[in-house]
Amino acid sequence: VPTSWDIAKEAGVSQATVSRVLNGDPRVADPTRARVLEVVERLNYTPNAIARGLVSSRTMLVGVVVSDIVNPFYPQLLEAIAELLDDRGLKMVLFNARGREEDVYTKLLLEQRVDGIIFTAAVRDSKMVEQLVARKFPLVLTNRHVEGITADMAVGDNQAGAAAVAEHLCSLGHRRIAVITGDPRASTSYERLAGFRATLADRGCPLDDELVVEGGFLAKKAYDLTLELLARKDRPTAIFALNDLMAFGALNAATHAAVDVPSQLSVVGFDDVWMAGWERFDLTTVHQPLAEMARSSVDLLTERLEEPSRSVRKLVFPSTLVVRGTTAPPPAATRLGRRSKALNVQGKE
Amino acid sequence: VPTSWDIAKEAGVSQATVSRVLNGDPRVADPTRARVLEVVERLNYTPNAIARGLVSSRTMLVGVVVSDIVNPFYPQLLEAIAELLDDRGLKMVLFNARGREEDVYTKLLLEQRVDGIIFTAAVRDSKMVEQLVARKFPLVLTNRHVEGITADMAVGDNQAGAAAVAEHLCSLGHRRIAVITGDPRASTSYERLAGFRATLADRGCPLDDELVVEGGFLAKKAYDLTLELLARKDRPTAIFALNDLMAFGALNAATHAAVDVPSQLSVVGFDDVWMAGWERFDLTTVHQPLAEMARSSVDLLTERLEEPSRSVRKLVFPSTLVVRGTTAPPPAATRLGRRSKALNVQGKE
DNA sequence: CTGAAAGCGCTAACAA
DNA sequence: TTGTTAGCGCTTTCAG
Repeated sequence: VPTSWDIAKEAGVSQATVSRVLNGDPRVADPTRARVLEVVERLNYTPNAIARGLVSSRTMLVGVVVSDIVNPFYPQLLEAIAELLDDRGLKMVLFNARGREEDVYTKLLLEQRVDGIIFTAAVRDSKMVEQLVARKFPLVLTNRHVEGITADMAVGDNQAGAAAVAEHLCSLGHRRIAVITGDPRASTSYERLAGFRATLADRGCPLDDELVVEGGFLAKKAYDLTLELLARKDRPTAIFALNDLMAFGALNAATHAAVDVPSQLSVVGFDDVWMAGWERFDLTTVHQPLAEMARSSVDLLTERLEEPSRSVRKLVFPSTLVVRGTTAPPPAATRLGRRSKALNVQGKE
Repeated sequence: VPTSWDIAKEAGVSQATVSRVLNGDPRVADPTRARVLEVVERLNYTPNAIARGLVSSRTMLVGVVVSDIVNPFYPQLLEAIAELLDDRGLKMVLFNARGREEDVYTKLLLEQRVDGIIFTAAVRDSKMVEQLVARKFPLVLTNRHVEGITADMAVGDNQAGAAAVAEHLCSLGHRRIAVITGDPRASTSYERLAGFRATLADRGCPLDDELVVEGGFLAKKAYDLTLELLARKDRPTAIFALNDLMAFGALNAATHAAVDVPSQLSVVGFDDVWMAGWERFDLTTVHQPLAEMARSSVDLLTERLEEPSRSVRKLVFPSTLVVRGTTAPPPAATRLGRRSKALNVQGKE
C-alpha cells in the first residue's frame, strides 16, 4: 500500500506538497498538482485516515448508539442519520446497546476516538452521559433524554402525543384502558405514560394501575402481556402500547386470541414507523417526525464539532395523533347505539 | 485528556512500561503494574486507539455493508454480527448502500483503514469486490455473492429454497404463478428465480414470463406490482416474492384489494425474517439460518485477519421451506373439490 | 524487568 | 509556490 512518500518520490515533489494537493490547498501550482494527481491515480493511492486522524485529532467517525436495532424505529432513524452523516463526510460506528452495559460501549467509543456521539438509547439516569457531558464531549441525545442533563437534544413531544391518545380513547368512550409501557428507564416510556395518565385523570377516567404493565419496548413481551390482559375477567377495551413494535405484538396477540380489532379491542401505538400504515396493521398511532429529528441531530452534532463552545440547544418536535383502523368505540358503547356510524368513521383514516 | 506519558510521569515509570502494562505484557513486576494501574484508574485514562492503530496497523474496525437497512432482514443480521464482533473486541462501521455507488463507500472504508469488510450487499458483477479481492483485502461475502469471485463467503442455498417453493406451489395445484423478483444484480434474486423456474419447468408447469415482475426487494414496489397483477384479467393464483419484505407488500396489497389470502391468492416469501411468523402475516416462506450465517461471517473474517494466507472457504447454508398460513390450493382447485380439507391443512402450520 | 529511541503516515507551522 | 521540520500517542526493538 503506497504512502504519501511513495507518491511524492514518484512525482518528484516533497511529501508536504502531496499532502497539500490532497487537501485542496489552493497555493499549489497547477502543473505540480496535475503531476501529483496523476501519480495518485496511477498508484491507486488513498490517504491513511488513521494517520490523518492522529495529527488532526479528527477521525470523521461518529458513534451512534441505538437500543434495539430490530425495532423498525431505529433502522428508519439510522437510514436518515447515515445519509446525512455521509453528506458531511462522516462515517457511522454503530452500537446496539441491547443488553450491554452502557459504559462498556461508551468507553469503546471513546477509545476509538470518535468525533462525537449520537445517543438514541440513553436512559434517564445515565451516569455515562453525565460524565461525557461533564467532559464536554460532543454528543447529542436523540429521541430520549437524560434527567437533569443539559446537552444538545432532538426529542419528540411525548407528553403531548400521549395526551392526544388519551383524548382520542376517552372520547371514543373507553374507560378500561391498559397501557403496555416500555423500558421504565427510558424517558420516552416515562413521559408517554405520564402524559397519558395526567390527561386521563383530567378527563375524569383515571388510569387503573392494575392495567399498566411493562413490555420493555419488546414485541414478544407485549404479545404475551396482551394475551394475559385479554384473559382477565374484566378485560380492557383498549390497549395503548408505548411504541409501535409493542402495538404490533398486541395486534398479533388479539388475532391469536380471536379478538377482533377494533370492534372488541382498540389498539394504539407510538412512533408511526413506516410499517404502521400497512393494511395488515393499519395502526392508530402517534407520528414522530423522524426525518427532521435525524436531520437536527446531525446538524446539532456537526455544529458543535465546529464550535464546541456554542450554547446548548434542545429541540422538541411535535407529535401528532394519526387515527387509522385499530381504534373504535368499546363494545359496551356499541351496545348503547353509537356503533355502526362510529365504526365506519374510525374504520379508515 | 491524559496520554500514556501523563500516566508514566505520574506513576514514576517510563512510557514504555505503561504501554506494556496496558497490553498485558507478562514481564512487568507486579508492584510496578499495580502502581501504573492505580494511576490509570485515577486519571481515567483510556489509550488512544488511533495512535495505536497507526503503529500496529490494526484499527479493530470492521466495515459492514448492507443494501437496505430498513429491510428487517438486515437489522436481524446486524444484531448478530454486531454482538459477535463485540465479543472479539471489534467495532462495526456501518454502510447503507442504498442508492450509493459502491466504490464510494468502499473507498471510504479503505481510507478509514478498517481491518476487514463484511459485504451483504454485493452485486453479481461488482468490480469493487473484485478489486478488493485482487488486493487481498480481508473480506467476506455474506448472503450474496459475486460472479466468478473466489472469496470467503457465507451464503444460503437459494436455488434449493426456491425449488422447495416451486414444489410446494405446484403440488397445491397452482399453475399461474407470479414472481416478484428483487434487484436483478443480486445473486440472491438471480438464483432464487433460476431455482424456481427450473423446478417449475421440471414439474411441467413452466413459468410464464409475463408473470415475472421486478420488485427490487422493496415492499412498496411489490405492493404496487401486486395490485397490478391482481387487476389483470387472467390473474395469478399465487405470488412468490423473492424476499419477505416484498411478500408483506403483496399481503398488504391483497388486503387492500379485498382478495383473501390464502383462499383466493397464495403468497410465499423468502428469508423467514422474525416478523414472518406474526399472526398478521403468518407467511409461508423459506427459512435461512441467519444466526449461523452471521457467526460464520464473523469467524471467516477474524480467521482471515489472523491468517491472511489461509485458503478461501465458501459456506453454503441450507434453506428450508416453512409452510404457514398464506398458501393453499388455488380457487380453481377448490372448485374441483379439494377445498375445505386442504384449506384447513394449510391454514395453520 | 525497565528505559531510551525509532518510527507508523500524516498535517501544519516555519522557512526559503 | 514549495521544501523542511516537528510532532500527534502509541508499539516495539534494542540496550541496559
